[in-house]
Amino acid sequence: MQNIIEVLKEHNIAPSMQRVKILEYLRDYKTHPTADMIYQALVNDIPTLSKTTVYNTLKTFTENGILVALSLFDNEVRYEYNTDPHVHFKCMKCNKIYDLNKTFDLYKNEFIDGHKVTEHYVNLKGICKSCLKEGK
Amino acid sequence: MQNIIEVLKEHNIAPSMQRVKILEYLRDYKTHPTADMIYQALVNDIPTLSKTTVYNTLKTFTENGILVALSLFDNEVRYEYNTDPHVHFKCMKCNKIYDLNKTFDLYKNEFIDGHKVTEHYVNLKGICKSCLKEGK
DNA sequence: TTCAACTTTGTAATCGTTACAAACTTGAAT
DNA sequence: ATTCAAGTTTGTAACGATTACAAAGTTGAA
Ligand SMILES: [Mn+2]
Ligand SMILES: [Mn+2]
Ligand SMILES: [Zn+2]
Ligand SMILES: [Zn+2]
Repeated sequence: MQNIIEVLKEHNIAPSMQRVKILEYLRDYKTHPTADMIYQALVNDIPTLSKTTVYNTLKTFTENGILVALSLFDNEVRYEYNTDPHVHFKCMKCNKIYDLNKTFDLYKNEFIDGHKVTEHYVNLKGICKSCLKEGK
Repeated sequence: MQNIIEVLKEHNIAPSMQRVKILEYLRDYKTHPTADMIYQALVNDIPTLSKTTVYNTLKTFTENGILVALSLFDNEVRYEYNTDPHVHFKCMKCNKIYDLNKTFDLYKNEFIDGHKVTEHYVNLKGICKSCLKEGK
């Protein structure tokens, strides 16, 4: 488990309380939250927290490569700590996004029909394990 | 080339002028346009056209399975006529979305890690053929 | 202790989209 | 042909997510 303050210092980002809490949240809850989910999760802890701060902070972290912003499904931006490419699965019932242990190097840096491919995403949708159980 | 009016009648949708023009556009220009792109393309032809009509019409067509709404990249909704699953490629320079002649039946209706998969998307990004040529 | 640089905050603006109600169009019944 | 109800289009307002902006607060080096 990485030391959040060290991570920030390595990127020359001042480890303010808000920044540390936001990055800790992303590190500890690997749930691909939206900006609003992060705000809701932290505002009890930091009652003065502003949603603008969450957006500013996520932007800073993303620009510095600490986080990745993903637009995989349904026109929403999700953030995650880990940057290794992997397959995503979104449950249509509970809206959670899961990482799947599937890798793919499918098409990476290839030319297809003359187009140069530099990024590739495999996105799956369905009903997740725990919703299947509940639904009986 | 299908008769647009027939298509609408088969789905019990009154073939109003606006609806016919919008569907004709999607049939003839397979460019995965956004609602706004469709509006911009048609407003010269139909000066009274309202953006609300474009949205209403796209919703009707999508609900009736005539069109598919795709949220593949960058938080934008794109519409297309053809519904056979296929791979998409978005050019980061010109923002066009291309269909690729790659099929995949990867994971379809399988269970992965206990999750039931019902939809799957393969989305690629890069620089398209014609932008590569220009960039030369 | 001071002060400039940086960070956070609240408010307003923006963009894509939806809600809503008024105006218009259509076609079947008279 | 006229009427009228149902369906369609339109313009405006509302909405939610995000960004712009400027004021207020914080920090750390001189
Ligand atoms: Mn992930
Ligand atoms: Mn397509
Ligand atoms: Zn679920
Ligand atoms: Zn291009």
